[in-house]
Amino acid sequence: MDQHLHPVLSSKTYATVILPLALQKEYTYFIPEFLLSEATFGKRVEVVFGKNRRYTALIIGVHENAPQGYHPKSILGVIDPIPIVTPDQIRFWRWISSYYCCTLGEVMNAALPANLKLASETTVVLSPMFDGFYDQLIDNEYLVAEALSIQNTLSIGEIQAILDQKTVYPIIRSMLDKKLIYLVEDLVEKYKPKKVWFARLAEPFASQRELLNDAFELVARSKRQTEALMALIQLAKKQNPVRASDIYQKAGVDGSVLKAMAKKGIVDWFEAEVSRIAGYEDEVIEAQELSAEQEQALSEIHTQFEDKEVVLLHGVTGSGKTRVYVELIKAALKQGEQVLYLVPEIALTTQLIRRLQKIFGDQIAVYHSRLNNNERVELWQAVGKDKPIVLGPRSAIFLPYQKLKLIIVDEEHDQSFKQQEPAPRYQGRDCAVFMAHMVGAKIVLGTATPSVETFSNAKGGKYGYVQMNQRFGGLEMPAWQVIDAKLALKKQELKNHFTQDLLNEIEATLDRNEQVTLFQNRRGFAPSYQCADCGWHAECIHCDVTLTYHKFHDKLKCHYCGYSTAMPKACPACGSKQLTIKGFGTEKIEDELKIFFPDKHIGRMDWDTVRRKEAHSKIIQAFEEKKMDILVGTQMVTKGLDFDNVGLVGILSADQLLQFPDFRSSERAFQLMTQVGGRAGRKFKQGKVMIQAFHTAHPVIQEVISNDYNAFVQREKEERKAYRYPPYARLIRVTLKHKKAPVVNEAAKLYHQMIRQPLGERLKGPAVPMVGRVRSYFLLDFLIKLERDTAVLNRTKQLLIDASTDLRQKKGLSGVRVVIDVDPY
DNA sequence: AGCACGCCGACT
DNA sequence: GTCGGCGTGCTC
Repeated sequence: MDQHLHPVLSSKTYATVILPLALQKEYTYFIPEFLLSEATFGKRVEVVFGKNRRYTALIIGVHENAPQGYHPKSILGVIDPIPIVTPDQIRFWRWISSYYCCTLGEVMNAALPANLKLASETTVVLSPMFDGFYDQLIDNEYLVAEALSIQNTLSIGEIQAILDQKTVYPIIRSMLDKKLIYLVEDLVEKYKPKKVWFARLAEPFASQRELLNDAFELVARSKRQTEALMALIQLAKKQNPVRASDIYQKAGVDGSVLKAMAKKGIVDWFEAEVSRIAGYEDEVIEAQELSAEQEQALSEIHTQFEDKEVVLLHGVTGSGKTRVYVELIKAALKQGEQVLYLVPEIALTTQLIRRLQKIFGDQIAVYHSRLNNNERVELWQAVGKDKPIVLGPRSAIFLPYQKLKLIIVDEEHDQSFKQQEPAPRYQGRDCAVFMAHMVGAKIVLGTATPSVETFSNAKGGKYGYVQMNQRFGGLEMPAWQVIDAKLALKKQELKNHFTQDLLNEIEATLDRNEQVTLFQNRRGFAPSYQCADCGWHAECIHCDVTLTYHKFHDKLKCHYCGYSTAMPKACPACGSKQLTIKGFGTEKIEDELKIFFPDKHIGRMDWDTVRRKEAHSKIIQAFEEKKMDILVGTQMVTKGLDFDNVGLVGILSADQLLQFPDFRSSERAFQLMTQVGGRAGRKFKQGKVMIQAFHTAHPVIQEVISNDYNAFVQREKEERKAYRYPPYARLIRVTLKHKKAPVVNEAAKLYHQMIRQPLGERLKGPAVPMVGRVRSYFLLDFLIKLERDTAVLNRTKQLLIDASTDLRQKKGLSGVRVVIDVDPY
């Protein structure tokens, strides 16, 4: 007998997921039959992890291999109708996780916008059975019950705050037992689309304009409705439907008026979803013509792309690299491809953003550091749906590109491409190179001062190399001058922090009606608070650093942890009242300038003045509009500023830049000085740059003033080769952290024992880093220098990870944190 | 990350 | 004695 029965699925289906936590492993959940069709790769699912807690996990694999040794829990539900990540992204995450020695969960945390990662919150609710008899409760239970009777629900965190103690579970437990409360686990979708009220003319008035008079008849009795109708008709010319709020504003009415008109059938009044990532609305203009050199560079890049994935565009400051990028982007857009434009710090690139928006209009999306979480989700979705250009900082590398074919890394040398804290400690530029390779895209690294690594890759033939040696528009390179501060000191010509020569030049520049920019590297030389009698100085209570004096708040602050305290009136060590402010930062420079140039407008740009939203662009604007004569700033003035009228740039103490005990200090100094100098005299005339230094003979200073990148890089490479630093070696830094010094010491000894043998000469440390204690944690560093050999690299990483795991299993050391930083900066 | 279990000191 | 602190280990 023939049977026609349904085929029976013999095996069960499981999903491998990532949880948004720093977990070493991936986890497997059972997919119940009713979710089989929905639960697919790249979607978020709701799962229970641990006792009760619910998380959104991300499916990165679906299979039928029944797990051994445990019973998987079921997926509770599928959140997304369509995948939110692509297989390419997961491949990319895996690579980051293995290259930078971190967990997939940590990569996912960095990659996904916060509102796409949900975790349940346990909330406590007062039981309806509770009769209000408080007398059977002990103190803490009473407090909780009382709070609940006022607030209805409390989170665990709120209970901790109410009771002022960490462990609240025993109390919750006992209240549960007494049936006073019950628990609710809620997984809330945090992303909410934005909705706005709109209005438009209702039919038949909308399509039959001749009937409009009738509409006015209908509202004739109400002055406010008449005005609203007129406003609507006028606004609708520009944009239809019209935002209700625009009508309110224009006609001075509110929702009740529109509601009444809707009732009469004159308008449609409705709520609709709108995008938070507003498009660009100004007019779009054509970019200016390419110069001959730009044209040349552009065609060379295209040629190099034929057999190279990466091209280094090495163009002097002011050569107009951006103009070349614009052409590359246009070419990619013509092919219907996506472009990623990476910049070091988005907050400092307002000028660039404006310029690109003028050319590309709303084809460009900006992944702004100040986007809120809802905006981030919308941008994520827009990129997934083919937004052609994305401009953003290193984290923009994680967006879900569909057909990324071109990546531009602007200011390739900039240190802020490297994430320091927390994991993943990734180098955005290097990740972009890998990403380009993975998806078959081309990538341009642009800069006036290439990092030594990138330059040697280009010279070694791994990357293409294209140069631009002229400034755009026939501008001359600035004239450099070094001023010997030591000599000035001898001749008694050093006034506070200024040499007479520099002051004279500032004055002359201002007299010519030109502006001045002064660069002061604050780090390590910020003003501190000292006792003149015993030498005591104010230190942070959490970190081993000197506190910095901030005049604006009249307080002492820690630059590492943000700790801030009032200034003591007397020295805590000896009781002396002779307390003085020592050292100098940008604030001090600003003050001194005010004495020398009392009638000039002096502005300051550093992290303190730029912190507030829009503050940065306001300072830039004020300077552009020449409302300021002198601008004093930190590194920030090197970034993305194009001023037309800067006759003089002053670098106040070049020595500080060169004195860092760090193999990259020369490179950084060269880059900084060249970049700051590049801000001088950009239109119509040659600008001047003055470097004030005590050690004027330093080779880097000589290389900067002769604009000789090649000489610099040659000397630098030799040094790095001799001392085995990148690009001739690879570095991994391991930092151990613990709140108790003896515990880290002990841990470091053990760790050293575990890795010493296989690493041998390659291992240095343990050693106390420059700042030995940060945020109440004592630190110890190991530095590992590896030859450039992938097998050795991978073996070493595994060794370090295994040693970290072993270390944490030792009694008393489980609280030690081990941070592995691959390619540290 | 959170939550449970188990070990130890300071209070009823 | 026990309550509540913290270190340790596990979560599919």
